[in-house]
Amino acid sequence: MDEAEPSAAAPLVGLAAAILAATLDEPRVLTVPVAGQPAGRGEGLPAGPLEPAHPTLERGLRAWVERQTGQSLGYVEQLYTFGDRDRRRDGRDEGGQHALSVAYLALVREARPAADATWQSWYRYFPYEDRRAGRPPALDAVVARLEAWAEEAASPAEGRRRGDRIGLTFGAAGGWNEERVLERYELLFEAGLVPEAGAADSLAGQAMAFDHRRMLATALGRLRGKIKYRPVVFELMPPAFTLGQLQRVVEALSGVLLHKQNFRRLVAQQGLVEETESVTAETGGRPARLMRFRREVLLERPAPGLRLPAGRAG
Amino acid sequence: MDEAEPSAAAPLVGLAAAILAATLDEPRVLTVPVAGQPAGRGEGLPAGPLEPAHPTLERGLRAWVERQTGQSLGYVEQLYTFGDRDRRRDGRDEGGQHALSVAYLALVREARPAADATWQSWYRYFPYEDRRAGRPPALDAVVARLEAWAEEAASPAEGRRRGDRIGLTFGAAGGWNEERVLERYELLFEAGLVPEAGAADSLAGQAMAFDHRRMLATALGRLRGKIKYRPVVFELMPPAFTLGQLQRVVEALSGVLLHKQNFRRLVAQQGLVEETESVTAETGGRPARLMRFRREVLLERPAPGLRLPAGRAG
DNA sequence: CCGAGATATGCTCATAATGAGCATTTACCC
DNA sequence: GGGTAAATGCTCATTATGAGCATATCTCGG
Repeated sequence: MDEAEPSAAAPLVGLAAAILAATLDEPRVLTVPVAGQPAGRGEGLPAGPLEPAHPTLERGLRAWVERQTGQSLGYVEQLYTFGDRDRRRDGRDEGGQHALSVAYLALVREARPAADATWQSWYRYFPYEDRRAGRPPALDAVVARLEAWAEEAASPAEGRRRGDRIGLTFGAAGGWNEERVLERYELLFEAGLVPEAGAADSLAGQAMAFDHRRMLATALGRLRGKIKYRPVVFELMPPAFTLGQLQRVVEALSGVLLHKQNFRRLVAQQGLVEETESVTAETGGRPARLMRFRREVLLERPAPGLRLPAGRAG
Repeated sequence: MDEAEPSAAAPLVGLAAAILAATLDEPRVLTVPVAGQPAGRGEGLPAGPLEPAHPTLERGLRAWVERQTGQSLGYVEQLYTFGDRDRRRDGRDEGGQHALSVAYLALVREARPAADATWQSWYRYFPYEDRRAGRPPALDAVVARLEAWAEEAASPAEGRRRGDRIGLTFGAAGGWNEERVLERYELLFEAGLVPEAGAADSLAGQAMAFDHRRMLATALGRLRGKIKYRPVVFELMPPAFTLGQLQRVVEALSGVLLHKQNFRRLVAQQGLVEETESVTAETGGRPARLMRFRREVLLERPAPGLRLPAGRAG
């Protein structure tokens, strides 16, 4: 995987994938066990080194993912390249070779776990990101710890800066912005509140191997932003679905609830979907019409997406 | 620079920067001469290999830029990591080592060229991206060539796909989306209409060394998108400026004209700026009040930016 | 000093987009 | 048949947008 042994002064380049899906109204990420990690950090993302045989970065990534999880990828998008020394905190700055990791976001429909790979809810790693049931109770403890960290800053100015960042990312100021997943994680990291940064407990969610949780945070933030201006949600949906299902997936991804009638009005007037002839025998209630994604929308609108409102509702 | 000689199977990692500024109402990019390139491709972005002495990717980038151009960078953001085989067309796929390039976007206020570095207008490289004076005449020839390329597709289906992409990116369908700079460049590249892809002429703008024009396209697209939801324009502005200057800079970046009164209403109601006491003796016309960026807006709004309208006006 | 030309600013107005609800329909379960 | 659960259809008040009209102030050429 990444963090392999040095062989020369040339950098090592790893590839890693945050593979996301949404099944049963719960957002999922595909994880694999990682050996040789500290306790509580044995979960990771599918990953492996870039090899000379790989024709491109993305092809190399697909190869690693299929080998490790049996999952073949559809939609793939590069996220970010993480440098090692940004990532490590163990002070290994003596000028050795670098180890980079190019992280990708992948969206898949079916969850077909293979080998030791397992699908986990996102919110296992970021419990405070799920606000579908209102403000998560875990949040209070987290924010309290963050505020203590702000208090103990070296200077008052630094303390104020920390306080501002807490307010900005965790919502005291201007409400909750669901896209700031990475900023929230980084704040927790800097405050030493996650095991990846040396914390003893996992107050703020399950830890991961290496810097994989940072990559996952990057992926979630990117996806949450992108559904607003690109019809990427449909990469996660089956070919036919009801508007209710679509809404629940969007809510699962964004972590906030939406006003039902307005949601369907939005989807309809954006021309994102079209009716099929069939309906479903849902769980309870009136049967819903099955819809399908209208590909033509890509040619009609400059930025077709589901611009979610800032607010929330039932 | 990148594309250096192979030394092992380990990948080579390069760093490159698209350093952008806006002076005299014209958007600029800092370029350096690149030796050993084909004719017409002697211009490039500041770049250099990642070295073991570099503490982080970004610090390495800053070091290279200062060494090559004397410019110190303020705002820096990672753009994308380009893999070599995605980049090259010379068929060197025999399984050698990889050469990657991590590209960055940097925004600076003052243009202080040093050594051989020079500031050039963006639109030297992408003439068809500047619509401030209306639809650029160069565009017709470009689109005509693209359409010819679509015609000569192997299959009708592929031809239709190409036609759709042309319409989508160059505006036949759904109007002009100023953010799709990269998609437009890639289309031209695929169609073989740029020197980087083997074209003899530079019908679609000045070429650059390596894949630097692709990086620049990525940078422009990112910036054009980002000004809409983050107050990054102010990284390009002096401490005090008039609303007219701000508007002209935004227009220069986005390449489209905006309705003046609505622009100032937007800026005002978003709370992005505050008045200073002073006014300017402009070129002609009534003196304008000098404004400054209101940093506090970062704490107040979730996504403070200048969401430009789709349309344009005088 | 006057009028033209060039901006900067203030305001108005029609239309579209949003945020919240109310009211009906149509299944399924007792 | 009555109750519960969704899915749908519509309405309404509030904002946000896109376009203009009207004024205010400078500079410049006569």
